[in-house]
Amino acid sequence: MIESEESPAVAELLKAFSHPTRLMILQELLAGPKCVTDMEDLLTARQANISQHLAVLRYARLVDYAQDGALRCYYLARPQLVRDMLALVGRDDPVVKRTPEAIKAEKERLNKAQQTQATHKPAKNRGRRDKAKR
Amino acid sequence: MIESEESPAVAELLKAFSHPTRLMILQELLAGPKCVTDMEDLLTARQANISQHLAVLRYARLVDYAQDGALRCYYLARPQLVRDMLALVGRDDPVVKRTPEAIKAEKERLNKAQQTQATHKPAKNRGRRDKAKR
DNA sequence: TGCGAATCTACGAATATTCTAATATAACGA
DNA sequence: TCGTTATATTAGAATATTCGTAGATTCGCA
Repeated sequence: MIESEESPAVAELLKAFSHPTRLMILQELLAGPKCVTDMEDLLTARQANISQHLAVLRYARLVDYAQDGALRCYYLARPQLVRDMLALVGRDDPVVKRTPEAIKAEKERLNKAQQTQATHKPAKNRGRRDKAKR
Repeated sequence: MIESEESPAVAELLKAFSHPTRLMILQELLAGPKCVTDMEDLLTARQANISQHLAVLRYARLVDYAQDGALRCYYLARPQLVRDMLALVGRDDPVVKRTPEAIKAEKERLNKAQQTQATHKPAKNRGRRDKAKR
């Protein structure tokens, strides 16, 4: 359950993932630590650009680096998160299609459950739609 | 394993998730189908804006709708994907910190494993760094 | 100390995203 | 048909992202 106050932070994290080059970087790092030059060979992009993307990933706390002389060896700061994310988006989920009838039925069902439980606002109809029914 | 040709498509999908309002919409839809007006009540955003975000989600095949008279009941087209994504980003993963020594050790290990397996390019060092050592 | 390699940052142009206001469209009921 | 409700689309301004070029930084070494 994501609270509305934290939803911007979550969106930020997802944004860090949302770029082809950054995705490739994360995938490379899944295989083991790499320095920027390694990535340059692997990733049709200029060094400066890779550095910029790494800065984004660092800010999102997805990667970090260990300095080794002149080299910076980047590694995944949250490897399990990255692994699961790549698996999730690589997955091929079935797309469901629902009929208006099925939807209506589900709404009824939800309404009923909500009323018996009396959680939160029963909210039969409010706002604009109240006026509509006058 | 995400191939580089599909990484733009994957990035697109992630971008669809990467907005606070869209995240909230998806979360609401997890509880059941809703029409735009329902969301308007729930989501401090104007109707036009919600419609725009729904268009993005529709294009990403994350949602679809069933028409019910003048209403459009939106629902999740890939509920499991959305459920798993929200769980994943809501999760609190430990952030690992690694020393230069540990990194160096891992690189050695990976190199060794790679050589015995003789997968792909052994790639001791190439490109710019070859010249460097001359 | 000075050089070259590895990497980062600053800046600006091109492009994309987001939001609002206004308008368009579609369905329903009187 | 007309008015009203629900929703979508358009247009434009504000903002953010992306990428290249150029110039800084930092490190190890001769």
